[in-house]
Amino acid sequence: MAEDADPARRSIGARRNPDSAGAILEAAEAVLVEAGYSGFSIEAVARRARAGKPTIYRWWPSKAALLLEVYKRQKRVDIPDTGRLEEDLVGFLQNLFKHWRETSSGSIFRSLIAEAQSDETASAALAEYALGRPSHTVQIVERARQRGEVAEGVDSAPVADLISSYAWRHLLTNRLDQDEQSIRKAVGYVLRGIAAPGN
Amino acid sequence: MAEDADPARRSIGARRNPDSAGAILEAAEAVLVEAGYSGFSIEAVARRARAGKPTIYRWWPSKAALLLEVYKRQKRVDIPDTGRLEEDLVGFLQNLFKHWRETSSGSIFRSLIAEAQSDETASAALAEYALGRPSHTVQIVERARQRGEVAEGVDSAPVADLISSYAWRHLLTNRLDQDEQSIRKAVGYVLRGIAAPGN
DNA sequence: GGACTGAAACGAAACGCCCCGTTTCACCGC
DNA sequence: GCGGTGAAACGGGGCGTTTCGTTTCAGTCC
Repeated sequence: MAEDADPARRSIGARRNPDSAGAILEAAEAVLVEAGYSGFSIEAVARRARAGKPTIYRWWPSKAALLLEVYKRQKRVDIPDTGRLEEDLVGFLQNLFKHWRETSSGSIFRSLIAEAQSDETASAALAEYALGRPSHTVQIVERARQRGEVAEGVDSAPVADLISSYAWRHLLTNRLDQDEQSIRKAVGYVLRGIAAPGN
Repeated sequence: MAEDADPARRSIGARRNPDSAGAILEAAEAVLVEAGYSGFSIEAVARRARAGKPTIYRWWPSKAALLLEVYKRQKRVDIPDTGRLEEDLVGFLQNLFKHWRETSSGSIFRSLIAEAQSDETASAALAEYALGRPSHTVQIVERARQRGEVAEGVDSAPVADLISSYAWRHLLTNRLDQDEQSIRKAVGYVLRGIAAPGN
């Protein structure tokens, strides 16, 4: 009863058809993958899920809310732990790019960014995502700090900001096929700026 | 006749009413500023310009093409020249953020990025913009290289990529009000990674 | 435990509104 | 007249809502 506390979805009454919500989310993802963001419409999702539009609107207040929940259902990318900051960051970006290329996450995230430019809900969610709880990159840097790899006084936030900005832009400009050398070069420039004297 | 070689615009016949195209572009910009990307429609532009839709479609093949030309009409931001790389980069980002905040360029560019997620034309234009001829950032770095501020073997492209990725993401997540300290911190981390031994 | 009942969620269809991109048409200036 | 023009309307589609008749479940009474 106190379970399932997603604030985006309405919580009135118990769901009679528990499959419905799941089928809608799966249909939404399928439509997004097959038809792209331009083909992503509530009507298309309803058709595909063999559901009525009112059923969708009963639980998600808007197209953006549905898109957001589809995004949240995506599996997170792995954070490598090699014991060296450079390898962790390069590996993370490689994992992320591969994940975005090979699953639907990439197009879903792109869609979310696009939707955020015209929908306030999506914009707020995206900002919260970008600023919210420690990102993967912050975790990686903080772990390196504990190992003593990071110079005194270095702030993790701007570092994480730089790295994930790099990832966003490559996603948005179709450059997820970047080879390891390019990634390593960019990461390296940031890294040398924050390395502890010893390293 | 050989003038006005914008490939996006049709070149059939001479324009009878030169005011028309200008009025449409101005209306497009005004709509974009006042109603945002979500309110940007060909019909809205036509209404505002007191023009017919066919007139717009006669000169621009699609909504994206119109948006693109509005973007291209924007005044470019100034590139500072202080003689020090750090000041140039920090100043450039400050100028850029201010320019994006205080003119319509910011929302226009955001709209272009959003449009690129559903329109192939806009996507190609954006990729060309991101990868195309030397960006402002590359120019700044190259100038610093000639002054000997940049270490041997440092590639300008990834540096420029990092800096402008940072700018894009701050635009997309409504963080153009960043204070100088934050910008300086992020730029500094990259800079220390590329500085010549002497600096 | 089994049948009845009423509330709630359901799919389908249609609504009014808006936008897209196109076509038609009368107009007006060269 | 000819070519660009604005106005209007087209078919196609999506949005978010409403209506309608049906299904499904929870609670109740025996």
